[in-house]
Amino acid sequence: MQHNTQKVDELLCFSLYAAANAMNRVYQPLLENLQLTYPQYLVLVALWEKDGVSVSHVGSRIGLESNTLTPLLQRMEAAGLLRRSRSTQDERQVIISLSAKGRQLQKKTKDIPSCILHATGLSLSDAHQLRNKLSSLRTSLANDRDTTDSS
Amino acid sequence: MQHNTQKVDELLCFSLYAAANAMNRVYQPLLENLQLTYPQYLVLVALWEKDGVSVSHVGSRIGLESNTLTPLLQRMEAAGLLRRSRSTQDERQVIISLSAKGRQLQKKTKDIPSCILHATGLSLSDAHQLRNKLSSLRTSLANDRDTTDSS
DNA sequence: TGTGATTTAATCGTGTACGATTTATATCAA
DNA sequence: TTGATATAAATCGTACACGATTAAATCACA
Repeated sequence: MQHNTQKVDELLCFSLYAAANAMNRVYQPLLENLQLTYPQYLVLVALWEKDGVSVSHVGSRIGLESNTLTPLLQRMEAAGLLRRSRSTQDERQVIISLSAKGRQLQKKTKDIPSCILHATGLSLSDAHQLRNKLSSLRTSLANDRDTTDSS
Repeated sequence: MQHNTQKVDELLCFSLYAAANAMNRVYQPLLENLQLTYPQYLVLVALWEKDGVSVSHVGSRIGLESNTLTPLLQRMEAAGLLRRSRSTQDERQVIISLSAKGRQLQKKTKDIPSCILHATGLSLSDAHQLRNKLSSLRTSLANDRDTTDSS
């Protein structure tokens, strides 16, 4: 087993990129009858956990900014899943609130977690360990970007 | 620490999705002066390893199909990085060959691996372990999809 | 040897992602 | 109070991703 630096870049980025795309492809058929895309599902999961929050709050949860989230949330509003309204305290912010339809969708997703766990081929504790590693990787990568930027 | 199934889905998919996006954002400034996007860089890395292969061969390496690869490769051809030509043995296949420019680009990427490793905050051996886990995750997810499809 | 099934790319429409910029609102300092 | 700065979303243009479909070449096999 070679541990040269050259290959780490290539293989870590390949595997992360390919695994994320593969995960998307597993979710897609599970979300199809709910008329949801994978990022839209992530937004709903975040809102089921905490509702009535700003666009940037949703964004910090799933790692997206308004340039991606705004059109995504507009599509979800058009689908009747949520409402978007300016905050009265701070009119710069747009508050995202689940509709009854958006809230009810949670029930219909109850079988998804076990499907996904099965698809990963991981044990519950291995999945948790991997999640922790990926969370800390995300943090490191985001911090590196903050440190390196030319502001 | 709860190990309930409900949260695995949410947190594994969140962390994988967010980490992959974060990785993309770290690569982007490193590739900017080379006029490359992150997926284009992955294609080049695959070609540096093995050149003169079909579209689907490149696709199997990075986990994409022709619907995504064809326009991507067309842009890279327009940028003078590679050539696309029908195989004479099997005219269904399009063979991708690096140009001199595409080959020379490899030298200019030599510092990227160490930048990425630094950004991950991981040791070399931790990075390798994570790569192995993600590779096997990708395999499991892809196999699950093959098994589940309604053909 | 022909013909139906399979394989390989390409095409098309929709929905992300992202950097750069813009607009509106809020905050802070002199 | 006002002007300078900061913050929150939105907008815009480019480039992925993907399911579904199409077109052309090859294969299988009766």
